[in-house]
Amino acid sequence: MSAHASHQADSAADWVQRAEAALTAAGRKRGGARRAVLELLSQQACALTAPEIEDALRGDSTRAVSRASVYRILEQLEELGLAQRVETGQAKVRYERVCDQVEHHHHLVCDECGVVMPFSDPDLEHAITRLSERVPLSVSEHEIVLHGACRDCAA
Amino acid sequence: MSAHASHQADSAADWVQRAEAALTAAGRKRGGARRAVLELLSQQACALTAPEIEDALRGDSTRAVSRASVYRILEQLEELGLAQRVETGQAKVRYERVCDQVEHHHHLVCDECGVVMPFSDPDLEHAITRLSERVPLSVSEHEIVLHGACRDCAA
DNA sequence: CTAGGTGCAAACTGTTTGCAACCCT
DNA sequence: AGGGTTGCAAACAGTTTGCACCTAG
Repeated sequence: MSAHASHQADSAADWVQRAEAALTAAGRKRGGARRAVLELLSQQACALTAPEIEDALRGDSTRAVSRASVYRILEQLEELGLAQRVETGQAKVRYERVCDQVEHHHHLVCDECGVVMPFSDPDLEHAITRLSERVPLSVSEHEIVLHGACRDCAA
Repeated sequence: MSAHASHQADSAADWVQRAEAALTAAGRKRGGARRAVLELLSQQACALTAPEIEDALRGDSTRAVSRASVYRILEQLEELGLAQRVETGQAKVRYERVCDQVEHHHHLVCDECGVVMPFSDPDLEHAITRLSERVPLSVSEHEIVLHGACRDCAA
C-alpha cells in the first residue's frame, strides 16, 4: 500500500480491509459469503442491485452466495456506513399529481416513521439546472430526496 | 368556483379538469376507475404509492378500483405529464461501497437503456447543505438522481 | 461451546400481464 | 360496431423471514 500505481485498485483493497475491520469492531465474525460480497463491491465503479450481486457471484468465478445472505450482508454494510443505498427508479414508487400551481418540489422522508413531506428550494433548482448542462445525459427530470428524522421522531 | 376560498380545492378541481381534457386530447375515453383515481390524487398533498391508492379507494367511500387499473392509470398519467413518480426509498435499490477516496456522488440514469452513471457537483452539495438547515427534518442523508437519455440512446 | 454466518425454501409485497367483459363515443 | 377501459387472477421480481446447519473465536 505504498505509492499511487492504481488508485482504484488501492482504494478498493483499502475499503475491503477497512470494512473487515469495522465489522470485527462491531463484534461480527468473518464469513466467506460476506468476503465475496465485499470483494465484488470493492471492484465496482457504481451501484449494484442485490440480484445483480447474487448473479455476479453465482455465475462468475468467485464464490456463490445465497440470496438471503446477500441481503443480510448489504444490510449490515449499510448499518455500519460501509455501503449506501441508491434509488435510481423502479419499484415501490410514489405518485403525485403534477400541477402548475403546486410548484415543482422534492421530498423529505423520515426514515423512522416513514412520513413523506414536500419541500422546494430555488437555490437547489438553480444548481440542478446549471449542472444539467454539463452532464453526459440529456436530462429530462431530476429527483431529490432528503432522508433523516422528522421533528416528532427526532424528539 | 369564484374567489379564493380554498386555493387547494380550486387547484385540485382544475387539475382533474385539465387531466380529463388532456386524456381526451390523447384519444382516450372516460372511465369510472380513472375518474376515481384522479379525484383521489387531486386531494392529496403529497405522493401516494399504488397500493395506498388502491386501499384508499377500496376502503373509503368512493369507488373501488382494481389493482391493475390503478397501475395502468398511473402509467397513463405519467406519460401525459399529469402525474410524476417519486422514489422515496425501499425496494429495487442499488448499493455501492462508501469510500472516502471516492468522493460523495449522485447518479445519472438513462431511462432508455438503464445505465447508471455517477456524478458529483460541489455547487449542488453546497445548496443541499444550506437547505438541510432550514428544513423540518434532521437530515442524515440525501439522494439526487437525474433522469434522461444517455449519449448513446439520445443519438 | 456459543453466537454469528450461511443456505434453502417459503412467504410477502409491489408490479405487470393475459384474457374476457364492459362502456364510452 | 370498435377501441379504449376494467376487473380478476395468475405470473413476476425484489425482498424478507423461519429454521436447520456450519463455523469462527
